[in-house]
Amino acid sequence: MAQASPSASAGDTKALILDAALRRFAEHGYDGTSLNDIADDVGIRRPSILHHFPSKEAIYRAVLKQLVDDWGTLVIKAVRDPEKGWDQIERVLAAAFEFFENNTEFVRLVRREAIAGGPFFDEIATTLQPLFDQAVGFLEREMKAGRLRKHNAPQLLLAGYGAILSYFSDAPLITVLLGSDPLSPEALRVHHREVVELFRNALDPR
Amino acid sequence: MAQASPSASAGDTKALILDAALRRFAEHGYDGTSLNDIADDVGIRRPSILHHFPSKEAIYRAVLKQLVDDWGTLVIKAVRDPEKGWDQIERVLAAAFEFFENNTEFVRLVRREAIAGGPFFDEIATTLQPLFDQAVGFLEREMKAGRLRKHNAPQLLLAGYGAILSYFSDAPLITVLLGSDPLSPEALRVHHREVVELFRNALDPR
DNA sequence: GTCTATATTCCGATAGAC
DNA sequence: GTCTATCGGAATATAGAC
Repeated sequence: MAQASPSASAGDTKALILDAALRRFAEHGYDGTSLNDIADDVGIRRPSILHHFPSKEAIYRAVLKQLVDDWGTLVIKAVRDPEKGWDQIERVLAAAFEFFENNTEFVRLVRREAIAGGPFFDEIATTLQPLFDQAVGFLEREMKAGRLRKHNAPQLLLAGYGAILSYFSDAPLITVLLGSDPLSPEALRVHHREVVELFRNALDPR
Repeated sequence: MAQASPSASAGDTKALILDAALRRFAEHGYDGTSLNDIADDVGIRRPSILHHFPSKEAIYRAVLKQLVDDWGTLVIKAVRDPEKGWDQIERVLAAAFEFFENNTEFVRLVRREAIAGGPFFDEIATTLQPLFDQAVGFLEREMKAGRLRKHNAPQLLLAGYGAILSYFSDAPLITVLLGSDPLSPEALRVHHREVVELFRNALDPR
């Protein structure tokens, strides 16, 4: 029986290391995470970590690869059998929200990379670049066909990227600003609805 | 004659340290920056840094305080003699864009704090919180008066926060996605116009 | 596969000469 | 005010026993 969650709960030490490393790297960044931190979470000693991975950098790379692969899989599923116009956008938004909700570490890690170029910035950037181009292409096609109102497609996409990702990546700050948990199911529902409405106002010609 | 820029170009070593530290902390984070890095940029040795500041943490705190003070000053100026409805929003947006354009390090530093809680997360959060409440109050008042279309004000504000800040904080990634410099005057003009239009579609009842 | 012990390097911070 | 020299500690990584 396969495990749906990216984490493992028993047996495979390698998976336990990746799971602990993901949480640590997302929370404290690459420089702010030591092999001792990861080893403590797993419940083993530092050198035992390096029996499974050749270096700290290799662990980080493996964590990143797993996340980007998961994201790529989701995107492929989301753009299969595409709808036209606004319906497709709502579909992709819903898929993205669900993914981010279940992978908040992904968002924070990618954001850390985006800000400054972590150790493997180029890898992430070149992976995301074709997905971005594909989305821009879709938007421009639908605008030209009159199924979406005309806008600067790349800029609109970047605005959406920022609005959605920030809500997850900056959850600690937003918790203070709102005075309540922004990641509760109720709060996420409200945020989702508001973002959809914001872009529907700009894009939906109906 | 006073110096308008936050940086110094000669003489005052303390200011040179702050200037170098700001750039290093914004680019590589607190953990990713060593006193040697800063000292190298200034052109002195590591212990000389600690003649001007008692510790690395004190330098970070000083950098942060200067940025938050600058931001507070801008906000105070921007909300003086407020306009009504959409005009005021456009005014504040223009002021914010100009500030971020001239203080890209501010954006990246605040974002690092927002993601995980840097060393002084609480300070930043409690400083920004009343500004957030003030903005929410304005939006809700204007919506009630019919000068703005009704929305979930906090959520809309968070969406705007994310859309605008991400463009600056994630400039390294966006450079790859767009294939051109997102911080060029021309690109900033386009981005500014698109963000204004996005929110005008949602808010302006005219 | 996990451990103890250790090599090496870098860190922040201090002491004291000039 | 800046320097060299050094302390104490933590980091990654390796060697080798079990």
